[in-house]
Amino acid sequence: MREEEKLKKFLKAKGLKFTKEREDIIREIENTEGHFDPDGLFIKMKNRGSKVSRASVYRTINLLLESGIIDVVENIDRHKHYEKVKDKTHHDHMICIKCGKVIEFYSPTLEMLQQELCEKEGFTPTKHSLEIYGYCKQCYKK
Amino acid sequence: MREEEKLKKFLKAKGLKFTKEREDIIREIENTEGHFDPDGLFIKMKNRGSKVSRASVYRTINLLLESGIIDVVENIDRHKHYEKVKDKTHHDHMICIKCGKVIEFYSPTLEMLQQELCEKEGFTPTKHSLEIYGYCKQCYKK
DNA sequence: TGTTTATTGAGATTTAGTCTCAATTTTAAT
DNA sequence: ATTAAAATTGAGACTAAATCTCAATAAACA
Repeated sequence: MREEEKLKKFLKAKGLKFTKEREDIIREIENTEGHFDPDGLFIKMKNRGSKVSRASVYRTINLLLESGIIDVVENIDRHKHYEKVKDKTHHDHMICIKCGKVIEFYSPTLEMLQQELCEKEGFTPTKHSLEIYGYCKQCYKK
Repeated sequence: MREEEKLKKFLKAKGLKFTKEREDIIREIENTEGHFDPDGLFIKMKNRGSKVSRASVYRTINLLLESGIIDVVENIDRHKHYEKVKDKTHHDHMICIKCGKVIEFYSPTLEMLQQELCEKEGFTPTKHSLEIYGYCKQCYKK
């Protein structure tokens, strides 16, 4: 099901309304790849001519969170980043603890090694989550 | 090793100073059970007569985070809570999604590989968290 | 179509956390 | 012990993500 349909269903179940603004926002998110943050989304929409307000973007994002359509990726420096739940095809994260930058990476070697480690323990993996915290190139210099 | 010693070691390695204020703060944390938040810690210290400033409490907590002496427990309502990191050596987790069993494991190869991946991205890691979800031997049979 | 109720925008507000900077303290070398 | 260099401190100003206010507006549904 498309995100828009999921949202409509959720709103109806809660007696809330599917407004032009919410439609605008959910569509923007549907067309967004990877991570996003509320303010960035707002700026992007504003630049492309949308009249939606910052308050509505924040309010709608909270509804999307509540309905499970999006999820928090990271919460650093009081700055939240989100991603669509269906976007959770596998990748791992390096997260800068200074600026909040998120580097996504994928390593087949790492995947294979984990597989081996699991076999050694008689464990059958279905998914995993690796988050490496530290400093990105720019922040480490300072 | 006591938290205070770990902090001294960390500061020395970074060319930073072990001040009266930092000593005061780390001792307060050593005597704190469970989780704490910066502002609460500051109030508690102030009430017992400490002259340490709110800014120093926040600054020291960031150093303790960076050094791995404490860790973020929860981040709710833009309000961070911390706790002392248990005196365990680093390990990762395999978690059974059927029975909840947690297998702790440690792989030097995995640690090295992560280091390499970080270098490739110009990233300087401070800590990481790997959690593999799946089925343990007993649960997989069924 | 009309009535009810949720939602909106603009900007004010909140507040955890950070920054400024002159004065002070630590550290290490002498 | 003295001293020089560098880090740290406190007080309060400042920042910025997120929330709130409230009159005007729009969705939902009979």
